[in-house]
Amino acid sequence: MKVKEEILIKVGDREVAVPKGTPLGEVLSMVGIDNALGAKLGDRIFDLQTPLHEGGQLKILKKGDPESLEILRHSLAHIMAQALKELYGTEKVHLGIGPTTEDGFYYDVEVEGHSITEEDLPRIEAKMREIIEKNYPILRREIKREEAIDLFNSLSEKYKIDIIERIPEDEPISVYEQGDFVDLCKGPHLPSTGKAGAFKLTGISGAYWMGKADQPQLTRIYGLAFWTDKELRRRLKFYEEVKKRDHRKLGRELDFFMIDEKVGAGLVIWLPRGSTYRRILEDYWKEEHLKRGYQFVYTPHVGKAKLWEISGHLEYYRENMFPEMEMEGESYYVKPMNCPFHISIYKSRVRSYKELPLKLAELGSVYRYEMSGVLHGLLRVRGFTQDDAHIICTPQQVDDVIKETLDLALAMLRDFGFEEFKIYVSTRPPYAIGSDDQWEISQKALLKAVEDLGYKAEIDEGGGAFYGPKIDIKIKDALGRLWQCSTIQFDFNLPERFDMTYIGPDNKKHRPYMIHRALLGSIERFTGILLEHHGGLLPLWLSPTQAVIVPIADRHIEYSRNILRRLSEEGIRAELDERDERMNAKIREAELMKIPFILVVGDREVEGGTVSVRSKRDGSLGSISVEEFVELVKELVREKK
RNA sequence: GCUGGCGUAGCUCAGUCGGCAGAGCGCGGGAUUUGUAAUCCCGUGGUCGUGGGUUCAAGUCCCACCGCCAGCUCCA
Repeated sequence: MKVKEEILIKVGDREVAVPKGTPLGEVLSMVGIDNALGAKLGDRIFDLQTPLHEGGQLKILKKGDPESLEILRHSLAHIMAQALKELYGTEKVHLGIGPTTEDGFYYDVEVEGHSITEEDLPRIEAKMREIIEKNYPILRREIKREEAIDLFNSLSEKYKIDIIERIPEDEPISVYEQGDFVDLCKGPHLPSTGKAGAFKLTGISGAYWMGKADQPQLTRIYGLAFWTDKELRRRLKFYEEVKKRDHRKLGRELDFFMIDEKVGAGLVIWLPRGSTYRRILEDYWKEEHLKRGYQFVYTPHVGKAKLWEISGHLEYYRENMFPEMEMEGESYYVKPMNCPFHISIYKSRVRSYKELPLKLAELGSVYRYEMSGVLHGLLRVRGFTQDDAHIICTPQQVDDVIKETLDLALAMLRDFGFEEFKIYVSTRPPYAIGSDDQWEISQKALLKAVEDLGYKAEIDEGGGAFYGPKIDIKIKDALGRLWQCSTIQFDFNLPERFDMTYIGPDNKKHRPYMIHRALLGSIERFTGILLEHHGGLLPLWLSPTQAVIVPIADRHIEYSRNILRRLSEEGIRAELDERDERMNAKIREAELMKIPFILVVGDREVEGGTVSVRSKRDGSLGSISVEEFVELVKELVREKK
């Protein structure tokens, strides 16, 4: 008889040698651990029943450990599947996949003869609680491929058969059973259904089988899951906060923007107040770029087909472009990108190395066809303005150019109140154009810039575009969500396609490097993120109205007008509320509009030449002189607070 | 684009079984002159998303389209 191979398992500082294939639970009881739910070995989480085939250091997972949630959520997905089968009939419910998510789980299912709606969720939840109540043991079993196919055929689980067929021949096939429910699953799972924690089904949606549009669409049922009710409630509260800060709601409440279905889906109309904010943002953006040697250009919104042919957009980007327009026998396209125009500017004359790096910047409005289902407020639209620029430089300049650009991006994002960033560098994908040298030089420049600025780059190996590597900056907002804004991208493709050259010191033609970059991304998306980040209360320097003057009675209006004049002279955006309303109503409205300062003016103020200042952020600041207020505002604006 | 849900006054929303289209806010007029989040009175406001159909009768039932929402997929 063959002696079973042994593996060495480390738990804390203890070591045990066990036969290969010993279940985790047995190993743990050997070392006297009886309250674990599972353990992490390498990257994989094992439950107690899963046999270990490799040795290594175990990280014990107990109830309450963040990583043990994985086990809980997996099991809740099964419990939900069991509930569905009991409610709608085993043979009617076809299960897809049921993985865990960041804060819960989902299961993709097809229910014959019934389309599940939100209204069904309470029933499903109740059934799930019943299953938890019954505390079925959850049993793991490894079975042969043929047996698995027979089993799931008999259960009319067509999608499970599909999965089995994709499992490599040498991998074991495991199933988990609880009561009379059985599911194909790798695990990990709880020892029994009664161990499940707090959960709530939150919604449903459609999802394609295997994520492919040509496959049938299943119903995805989402749930949240945590060990305790408290954590679950905290998560629900977070979603409430997200809802409250929704930029679409804020955009309407603050009169920032609108989207009119008569105009078209995904086409944003900026209202006066939003436009004031945008003007300030754009002025700031231009100033920051001027300081760094950018030159501004304006380019058309449409271009001839030939241009898009040379750029390759018609070949590779057509499905994202608005359709062709014909005129005088020529066809034109609305621009989805600004690059070809900036390249035209570059190529308008012979360029010397002495004028490089050339930095051409434009707040360029582009139009892209997006599927109707993906449009979302300001975050996903069909017409938007990129804060775009193309930097054309020599290979020697690449390091400095990248560093300066990354620095500019971070400095601007900080001025808007973002503090935390994640920086991703994406490197050469398997299929790529450009020479090894080009990739080498540019990837190094990207990594060096990130490092020099004191950040650690997350490397997305092979994640670059075929035409060059890139840096993406993701910003963390006040709720901890990550958003991608800045992108700094090398392009080895367009300089070739457009045959861009410069004359070097050797009096010969050379191919320049081109960097495409957008730092805020698009004004629209950035504004959406900014509104949500600040919950609508924008930093003072960006507020369309910085102060509202509220006279208590008509006799204070004249004095109020003087104040308004004085503030306007200082460039402070102030308004005077002269309406025949009570002071309280005016204050309320200004508060709802999230105006940073309310200046109440009555007899006392007129007499003392002061204003009574009420700050949105800090509450009452008492009565101060008008000049003091001017200084306060100027100081805050200067500091971008 | 796909799946599911939704679309009623400028906004938020009610409208039962198919039987006269409603409220609050807003907006207009008037009264009121007030000390830190809604003064009172009167008035105004609708092709019930659009177009068809069923019916004596459609906001309500059916079909198509448009738009919105949650996702899938995709992305600045």
